[in-house]
Amino acid sequence: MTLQAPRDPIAEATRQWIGHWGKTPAPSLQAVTSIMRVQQILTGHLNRLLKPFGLSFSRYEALMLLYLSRNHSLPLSKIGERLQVHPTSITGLIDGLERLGFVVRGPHESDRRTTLASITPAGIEAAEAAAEILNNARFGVEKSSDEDLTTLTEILSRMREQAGDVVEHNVPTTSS
Amino acid sequence: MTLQAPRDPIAEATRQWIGHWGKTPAPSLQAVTSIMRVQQILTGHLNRLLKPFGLSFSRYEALMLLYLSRNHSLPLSKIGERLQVHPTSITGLIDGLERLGFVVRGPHESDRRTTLASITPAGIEAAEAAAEILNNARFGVEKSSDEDLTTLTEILSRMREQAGDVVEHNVPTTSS
DNA sequence: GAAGATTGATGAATCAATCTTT
DNA sequence: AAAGATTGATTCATCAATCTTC
Repeated sequence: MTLQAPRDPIAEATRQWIGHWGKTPAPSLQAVTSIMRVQQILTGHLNRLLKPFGLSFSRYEALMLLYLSRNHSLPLSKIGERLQVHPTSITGLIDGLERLGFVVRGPHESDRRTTLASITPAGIEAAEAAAEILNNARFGVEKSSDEDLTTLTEILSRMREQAGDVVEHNVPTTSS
Repeated sequence: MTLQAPRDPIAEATRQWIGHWGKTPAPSLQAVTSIMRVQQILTGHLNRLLKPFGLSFSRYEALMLLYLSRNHSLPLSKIGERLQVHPTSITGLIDGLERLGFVVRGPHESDRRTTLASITPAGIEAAEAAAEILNNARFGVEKSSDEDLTTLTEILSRMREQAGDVVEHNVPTTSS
């Protein structure tokens, strides 16, 4: 039985790597390619769910940040800090949200360098509707057990920490 | 003690979500945002490692596929299938590798629709050097334990499977 | 008609360089 | 000089539409 019609790309890559270099980095290779692939699948899924609103997952994250913020508005720099993306990306993200009428730009009271992004009534509506959709879909991982999800988060937190990302411990979960 | 200078974006998002909607989807929210963030960190890290060669991780994957293939050449469609990306992306990827002199396009023997990508001597050199770099860096996750990496791969495999991705079981690892 | 590849569009991420304000 | 934001360039992903070949 050498024939196996549909191939698992990750298994195949591992097999070939081992065939050439021995088994040296196989666990890391598999883990990394798995992360890349799952992220790709998840992003596609979430973007499909959000498409009716004109949102992507990135836009959703930015919009949600504004929705949950004290005055329904934040400096762009703050958004970049929280989303951990470059200032350039924030400019583009807010441009898109502004085009949709979900956000407006405004001046900061005291510091004329900073611009404030504020969520509009239409933005609030979209944020709530989109949140409900994603909530009901359990963010695209509804078929995974809570145990798997928790374990996953723990391992990935350790990775983030080791990469220099700021990580809090004892983060609230459903079970605590 | 309400002050905590550096914030963990994922913990913060979880906290705010719970504050507004109760604890409903917290495990999935955390898992998904963690995957997104780690993928982002990893991609940045790997791209930095590969930059001296003119490669990105995507280009590296395509180049590696050619390097490991029987005749050092593959139809573009085959590459897309193995990398699980759209034909358009393959066109762009091969364009970039061709510009670097690592790959050349050629005709297929029997089917004039398909174009063949073949790795060049320079491409082979780059592939081997890049593979050694990534190998030594354990693909950017050198600080994670093999146990964490294996568990991670298992959970992500289940996710891929549930998402309809082809998944083989009993994939070779260091310990089997 | 379907398969293989390309082109043109959009979205999102990065970097380097620039501009204003502090 | 440093902080905040923007513009322009590049890379990678997607989709829709097109073109050639099967």
